[in-house]
Amino acid sequence: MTIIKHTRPTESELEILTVLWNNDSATVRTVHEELSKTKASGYTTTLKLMQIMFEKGLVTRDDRNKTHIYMPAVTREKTQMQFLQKMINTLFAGSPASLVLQALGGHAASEEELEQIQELINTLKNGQK
Amino acid sequence: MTIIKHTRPTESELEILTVLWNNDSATVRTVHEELSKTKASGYTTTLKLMQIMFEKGLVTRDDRNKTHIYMPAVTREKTQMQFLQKMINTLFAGSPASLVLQALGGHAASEEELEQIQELINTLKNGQK
DNA sequence: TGGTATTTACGAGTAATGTCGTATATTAGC
DNA sequence: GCTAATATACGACATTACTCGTAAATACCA
Repeated sequence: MTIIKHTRPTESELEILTVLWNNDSATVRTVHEELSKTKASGYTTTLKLMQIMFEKGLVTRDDRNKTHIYMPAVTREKTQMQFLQKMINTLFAGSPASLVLQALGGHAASEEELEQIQELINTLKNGQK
Repeated sequence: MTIIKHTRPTESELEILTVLWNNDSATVRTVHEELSKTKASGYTTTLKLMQIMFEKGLVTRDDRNKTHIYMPAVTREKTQMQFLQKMINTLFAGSPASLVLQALGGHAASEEELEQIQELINTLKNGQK
């Protein structure tokens, strides 16, 4: 029996997942070429990582053909929430609003984005009444 | 010469930093007791971690007395920004607004907090003009 | 002052992450 | 059918994060 301690993807695993999310599915070759644009590492390294991710259940794969096709087993949104949650708990004293304020204050957002956020806030406020 | 590769605190280091931030400064004993409330590990483990953090430059210490007094060498805000930046880049395709929307949508915020955020947005919008 | 408790220093072991080399299998083209 | 290219499997190793035990130094107190 294999015990899985924590399911949160590592940094490298996130990079791989991002490629899979953007392409719906991909071969090791495709993922590797994509990563090579910004990072230098061998093909077998990417392969090994994706095999480990398969064992962890982070990805699934179609191995009916010699060249396996990998698919994400976790959604982008779920993973985002997972990391946000962790971050809020460890670094923002459990306050999501504190995180939002910090993010808004530190990073310039376009007017369009600000409108979008404002809209969501209005929706949330109405929903609470 | 010791080369420091990445200064981002680990999970355990964040827990320790949080205690230091909340108390301005603290002894190993104090930090350990605080962590023990939510986590089981030996005193020397906490000690060792704090010694490593000292070597990394994450904390400073007053060792004029036998019992050393530790102080954070990085601010909470700076660390928050560091992690937010990393997260936006790896998981939110470089879009801070996307992170904010996700955080707001997933976590219920109080009306008061929403007002606060709204106020900040208004300030930002005016500043842009 | 002598013994007990507390503290630091340090070495060592474990597990996870990321790295790759090599062996083996499969496919495709000549 | 044979050779070259491509893919997977697998083992090994370095590094980092934790983990703790033990020894040595220091402080406290009866």
